[in-house]
Parts: sequence; structure tokens; C-alpha cells
Amino acid sequence: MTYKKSSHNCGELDTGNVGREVTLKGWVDSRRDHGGLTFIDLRDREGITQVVLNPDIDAAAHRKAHEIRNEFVLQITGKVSARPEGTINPNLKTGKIEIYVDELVVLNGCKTTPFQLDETENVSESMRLKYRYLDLRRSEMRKKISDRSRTTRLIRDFFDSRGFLDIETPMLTKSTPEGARDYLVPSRVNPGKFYALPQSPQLFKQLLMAAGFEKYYQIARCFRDEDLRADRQPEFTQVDVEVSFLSAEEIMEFMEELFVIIFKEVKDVELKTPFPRLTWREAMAKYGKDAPDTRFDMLIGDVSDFGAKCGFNVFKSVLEKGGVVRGIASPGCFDYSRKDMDDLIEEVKTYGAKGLAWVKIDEDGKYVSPITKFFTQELLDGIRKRLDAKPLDTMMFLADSENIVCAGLAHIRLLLGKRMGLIDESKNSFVWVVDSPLVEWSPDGKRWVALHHPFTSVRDEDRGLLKENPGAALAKAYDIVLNGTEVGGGSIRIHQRDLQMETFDLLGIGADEANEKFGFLVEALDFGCPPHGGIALGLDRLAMILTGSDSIRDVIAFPKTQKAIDMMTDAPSVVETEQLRELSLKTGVKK
RNA sequence: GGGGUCGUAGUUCAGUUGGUUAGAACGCCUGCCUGUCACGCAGGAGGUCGCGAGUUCGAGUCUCGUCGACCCCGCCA
Repeated sequence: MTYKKSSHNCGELDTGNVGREVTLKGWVDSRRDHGGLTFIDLRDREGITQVVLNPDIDAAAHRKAHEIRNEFVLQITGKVSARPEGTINPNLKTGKIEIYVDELVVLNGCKTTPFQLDETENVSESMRLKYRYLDLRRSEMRKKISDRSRTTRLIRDFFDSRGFLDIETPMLTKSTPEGARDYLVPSRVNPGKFYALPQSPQLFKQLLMAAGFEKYYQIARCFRDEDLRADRQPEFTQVDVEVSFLSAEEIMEFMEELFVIIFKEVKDVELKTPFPRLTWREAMAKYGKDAPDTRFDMLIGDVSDFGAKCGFNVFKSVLEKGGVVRGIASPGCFDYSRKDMDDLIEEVKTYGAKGLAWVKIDEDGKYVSPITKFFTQELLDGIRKRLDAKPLDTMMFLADSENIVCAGLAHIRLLLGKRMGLIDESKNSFVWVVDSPLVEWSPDGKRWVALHHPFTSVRDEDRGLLKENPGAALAKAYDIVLNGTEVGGGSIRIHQRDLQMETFDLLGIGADEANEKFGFLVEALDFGCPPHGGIALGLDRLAMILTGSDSIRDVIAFPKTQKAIDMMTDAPSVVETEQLRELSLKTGVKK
């Protein structure tokens, strides 16, 4: 085999190179054998170049080409030629030229691949994940992974150029009581003790502020041992940011600059700033969730006041128990059959709703529904106005606790919004969701739990509420939402001991426990910790939206399945008893 | 922990009311072909219908169980 240095990649040759002797290396994308003449599309990361094997030019190379199959790895040397008239391929960047091969070296063969690497093939994901290295050769995946790399590059350049320090924080850290389940790592040197893999570098970045670094960022891997979803992996990447002395508003403006750059460079989209701001209460009331998809309207309306005046017992009894009645007008759903409506009812039942009431409006504006008899005309007209419903719409209502009503209607809104074509997929709708409650009541735990985390500061004007009415206290928190997906969240942190201890106390973390679990942080606050705050962006989710992917797995080179298994390596796996013994662990489940 | 969808050739799928030898496309193999680029033409190989029970004269098809992938609820400070 004669090794030769590549002179070009497979995507750059053009008519300007005609006559030159070149060497290319790459994979066989396809081979077209015409007996006398054989064409090979040679592919690398940059593109495809057609090479021609002609027995009149080199008989040996032409003979060898007969043995070549898809995905063989080749080194070819030959002369760049302009393609004959009528054989130019306009779909190829290099379509005006081709290479007449005088030396062909097979660098490696390739077995028949378990699935075709064509773009048109819709291969099952488990097959793709098992042979991920083949899946990643497909141009669609290559584009997604390289767009993600570009995004990462832009993020680093952005922070570096603004004086941020990239500082690494430990991966082997301390298990925290609150929040998600930790991945635990047994300590061999300290039998019976465990590290936790970080759910986020939260505490460390705050300590870096106490250390006086002022501006910190890190592209940090984080781990959560919870069940997976299309947008959730057990290990994921977070763009972690923390700054001293800046207000929430200043941090938001600063982050908007970053989003503007990313969308310009990666998607060539000009974002308008400032992004709209929505209070958490508004988001819940109008969209039913704290991560609203603001690409379309179809807003939820509260009709509890009308419900109280009607004769419909389902509404009245819910309201008497402190629940709410809310509705939404679904455009163009007048022709929905009984079956269609029943299907929608099944949808909302997954969120705990017991049913879904509906009133159709015909083209003359008349109400059609089994429940109209419980309402006066004035009530129905009032509801219709509140929901901005039009002829041929169907108004749908949920009556239940506020949480269930919000979740159910949010689902209906997204489902029908999508089905009715209300969502402009080309839009990139950012919105900041601000002023969220600091805590919410957990009926299960019968205690207050932090909506963000225990280090988030309450608004100055709400400090008194921590004791009087914790549920009404709002936080100095801000979440950034893109097209209905939360892509980041941040807050101004607590930087003084008193407030931190008071907040711990509210969350049921007593002084002793606080000292044991977070003593190092509380102590640091006492040693001149500056006011600080920050944000964490979900890089995987951002890349998912940037690349138009439906699943977070498409922007992660080696993701895990819904059962948190790596189909390629088969992790997690059983380990030797000896390994367990060294770690002072007992053998677990027998296999 | 719960609900749903799916599982048939290497891949993507079709398979009627339970009835003869389970099909198609692409891929693969052999041969022919000097202007193809989804090359073409001729021929060929390829199946434990995820797995295990059951019903039946007879099961890819019906029933139960089980395994796996995906989507969702719970969970994810």
C-alpha cells in the first residue's frame, strides 16, 4: 500500500482545479459499475466527489474497482477533469468536475451494513443506536452533531471575549437531600461512603463567586437518576454561568446577546431583543404551564365566575371545593365527532381530569352542546367573549383543581394547536418567565418545596411573606423558554446567611441539617460573599431546537435509551464480585 | 409505579373473516453493460412472523404471559 497525503477533501474541488493531480481519501458512498466504466462517489465530512475508473487510463485500478462495495475506505489519486457536456450534476457542490483515477488503494473494506445509510430510509432507532457509528455517518446526523459543535464554539467565544473564566468543578461530589435522585459512586478508600455525580455545579459556582472570580462559565456534564423522556437524558450538558454584582435584568439582557449570536451564526436568523417577559402567573393562566409555547395564541380563559352562575353541577361543585373552571376555544373543531371528543377526553384524563365539557358554535353563532340547558344565553355569550371564540369553534372546559385544569388545557392547546396548523414551525419564540413563586406546597410531603432550588433569593419586597404566607412570595428567578421548551433557568442567589437560614427553615431544613449538608456554603456567605446570580442553559435541548430535532438523542453522539441503557456498549452491566467486595458492596440482584 | 403504540426477509413495510408454498420495495450475491449519479438489464439467495404457552382440524392473524424499543403520566429542587 502506498500512503499518500490527502491534497484535498471531498467537498472542495471545482473547475479551477482542472488538470491537477490530487489525492483524496474517504468512504464509498455509492458505486455505479458500467462494465467498461465505473463511477464511485467518494464521501468524507466535507462532501462528495465523483471518481471515474476507466480501463484506458489504468486497467489495474479499474479491475480493483470491481471488488469495491459501499462504505469501503479508499485513497485515490488522479487527475481533476471537467465533466463532459451533459453530465454535470447540479445537486453536487463538486458536480462540475470528476477525478480520473490512476491509483486506487483500499484502506479498509466494509461488511454489508445492517441498515442502508441512505437519507430516505427510516430506520428504527434501536438499530441506529446499536450501530451509532454508522448512523452518525449519515449526512443528517453529521450536520446535527457539527451544528452542536459550532454552537459550543460560539458559546465559548462569547464568554471568553467577555472576561469569563472557564473553571472546572468536581464530578465526584456530595449527595444532596433535595431535588432529583443522585447517581451514586461508592468510595473504596472510605468504605460505606458514597460520592454523588453532580446534578449541576450549583454550589461550586456560588463558591466561585465567594472566591471572587466574578464571572464564571463552564460547559458542564450533569447527571440525574430519573426516568427519561424525549427531551431528558440521565447525563446531559449544561451551559453553567454565574456572575457577581449583576441584577436579574442585566443577566437576562446579557444572555439575550448570546442567543442572538447563536441564532445568527447557526441558523442565519435575526432575533429581536429584548425577548418578551411573562410573569409565571400569566404563563400559567394563559398557557397552563410555566414553559409556554408562544408561537401561537389560542389562550386559556378563566370562566369560573360564569360557572358559578350556571346550573351545571359539575362546575358548581368544583368551584365550591375551591377549584377553577377554565376553557379554551379550539378553532375549526366544529365538525369533531363524538368519537373525536371522546379521544380528547382520554387525553386530558392522563392529567387527572375527570372529563371535558364542550360547547360547539355553529356558523350562525348558535351553541350546540349537551350542556347548553344549564346555561342562559347571556352566560354563554359571556364565556364566548372571554375565550374569544368564533363561529365553527369548539369551546372546551375543564373544572378541577387549578393544577389539573392548567395541565389538561395546556395539553389540549398544544395538541389542537399543532393539529389545526396554528404553529408556525419557522418561528423561534423566546420568552422569559419571571416572578415565579419561591416555594410550592407539596401535599405528599406536607411541606413547602423550592420551585427552583433552596439557594434562590426571594424578592426583597416579599421577604416578610416567608413567614406570613410563603406561597405568595415570589422569587428573583427567570426561566428562558423557546417554542414551549424550557432551555434554561436562573436566579439571583441568596448571598447572606440570615436569609439562607430562613429559607432553609421554610423548606423544613433545620439548622443542624443545614450545617451538615450545606455548612460550607453558609459559612462562605459569612466571609464577604458578593451578591451574585446566574443561569444554566440546557445545551442538548437548545441544540435539539436549533437542528429541528424531535428528540434530544439526535444531538447527542452516544445517547441512552428510555431505560437508560447504551445499546452500543450495553452499559450498565453486571460487574465482578471482586469489584463489589473492594467497594464494600454486597452483590445485588442475581442474574 | 401506571397508561398507550409498535415488533413479519439485512432494512422499511404489506399480509383480507383463522385456511394451499408468507409477499413488495430497497439492500445483498452472480452475469452483462464506456457517461452514470436513486444507473440500467437478466438471474439468484435470503424468514424460528420478538419469545413462551393456550384455543383450534389448522395461528403471522384470536387469548394470556413475557422480552424489547418508543411516546406520555408520576418523577425530573
